[in-house]
Amino acid sequence: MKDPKWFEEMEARIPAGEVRTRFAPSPTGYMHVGNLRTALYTYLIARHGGGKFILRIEDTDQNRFVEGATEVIYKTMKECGLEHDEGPDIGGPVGPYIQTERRGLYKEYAELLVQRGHAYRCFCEKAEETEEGDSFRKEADPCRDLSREESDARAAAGEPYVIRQRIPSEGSTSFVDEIFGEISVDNSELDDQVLLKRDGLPTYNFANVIDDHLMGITHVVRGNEYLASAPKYNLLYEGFGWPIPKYIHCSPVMRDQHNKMSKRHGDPSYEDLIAQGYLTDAVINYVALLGWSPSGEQAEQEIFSKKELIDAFDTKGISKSPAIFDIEKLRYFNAEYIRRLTPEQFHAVAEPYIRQGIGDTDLNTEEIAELLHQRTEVLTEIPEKLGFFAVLPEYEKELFTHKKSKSNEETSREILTEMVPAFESLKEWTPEAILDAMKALVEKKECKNALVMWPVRIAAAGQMVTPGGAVEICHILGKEETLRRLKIGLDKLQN
RNA sequence: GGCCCGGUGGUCAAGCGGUUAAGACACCGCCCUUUCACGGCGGUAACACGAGUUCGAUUCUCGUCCGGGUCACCA
Repeated sequence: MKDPKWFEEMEARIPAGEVRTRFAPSPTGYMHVGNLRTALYTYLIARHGGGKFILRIEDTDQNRFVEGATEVIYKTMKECGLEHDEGPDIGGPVGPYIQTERRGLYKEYAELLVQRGHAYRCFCEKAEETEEGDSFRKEADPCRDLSREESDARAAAGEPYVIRQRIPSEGSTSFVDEIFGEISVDNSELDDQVLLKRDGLPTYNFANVIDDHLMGITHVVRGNEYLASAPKYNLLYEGFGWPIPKYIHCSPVMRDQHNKMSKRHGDPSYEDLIAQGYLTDAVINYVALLGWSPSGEQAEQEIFSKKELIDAFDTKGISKSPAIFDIEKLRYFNAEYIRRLTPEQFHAVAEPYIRQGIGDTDLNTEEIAELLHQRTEVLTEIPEKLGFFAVLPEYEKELFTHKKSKSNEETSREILTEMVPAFESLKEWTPEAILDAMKALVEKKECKNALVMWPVRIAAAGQMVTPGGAVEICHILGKEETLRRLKIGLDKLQN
């Protein structure tokens, strides 16, 4: 075991006087929506307090190692604008930031705790499931009361052991959570959890306490599945004589009333959502409001930039109850964010989808983007809206009948009969010219716009619903193609 | 099952003892209109239940019910 000086040096590295939070994911290869929210809240607390946001990788479970998973984390964090100030990839004053690289350290602290009597070595066989399914009983563990001498001797002889926390058998322990308040649990409910596993690696619970302290974490943000076991953490902090951080336990993000969001159930992860055509900023904004609500001036506000989120974020606004993930509402946020894009920005994000929709035609994607801009909620729905540009769909002449615009097959035939030569005589194929040509016919016929527009649009598009009206569609299609299609429509009507 | 936590419209969510119980999404209707969408206007819809405390409970207390979490050498 290290000498006291070593421990002092570890302490000396801890930055003081600033807010420090950490996001500590296990490298599983993808980012859950719940994880993303936790990361966001953690980040927001740090930035709101002008402090540091730290990334730590919790990979103490070798069985779950996933190749390349940490890269996914770096990429996602960066994409989401959750830049960390310290982490495995950029270093920092209290590294290393990957738990397996800190393995030697946990053992030292575990032994320190043994020395102080707050923990003990347990030489028992790994607890197999007993017939009752009984769990470990601290009263029943013979190792709990082993003498120091015997314990040291057996350890020195190379007998394998785990280190367990010694929980007082009497009394109760409490801790304060920032959103749930004080929570108290009888010590009899807490068992002597394993701190250091047989393989020398720490358990999650132990590594967390050690790392959070050694990294100077002031606000511990995590899922509330740890709420009931949190008192054990306090006992650990007290055992070491360390200051206790603020705890913020967040309720889970659910897929429905009964189940958490999970990959297993096929619920989308962050990267799935992006692949499904959602914008990162929209996802962030939605997730921020899923389980948190602003107060004061911004109580009614829904659209938040990252800067606004940082300013407004307050742990007091975090909800205690679980929140069900509602894709419909995300869709709304996404549509809202899309609408707020400049035409250039929208064209940039939409172009790949537009190209997918129009195939290898050389139609003007900017013009199509303009049509789509106010009508797109999710990027992936773009291609299907554009098929008619590439090829005229098969359609029935019944489409020409439309009650509201008072169109029917006969009026449509008349209109198209006049529109074809009118269009043919146009020298310039501009939206204005196209519109004027149709307006001229409206005046001549002394009818509503719709009576002319309807058949033209139907013939040009070959389908009932289209993004954009007759003018835009005809213009995008070009004169030649428009005329070809109008003639096809006319043919249908004349048979 | 023990322990911990939660329970306002379908969903998110204000509310902190006295309110006509906000707002948003979704849904419905109307208007605008060149279909759809956008935009505008309006509407349906909630305090889980039962006892207290109080002049007065969605707000406080207790119980019931319902839901979630946790009881691993997983995180």
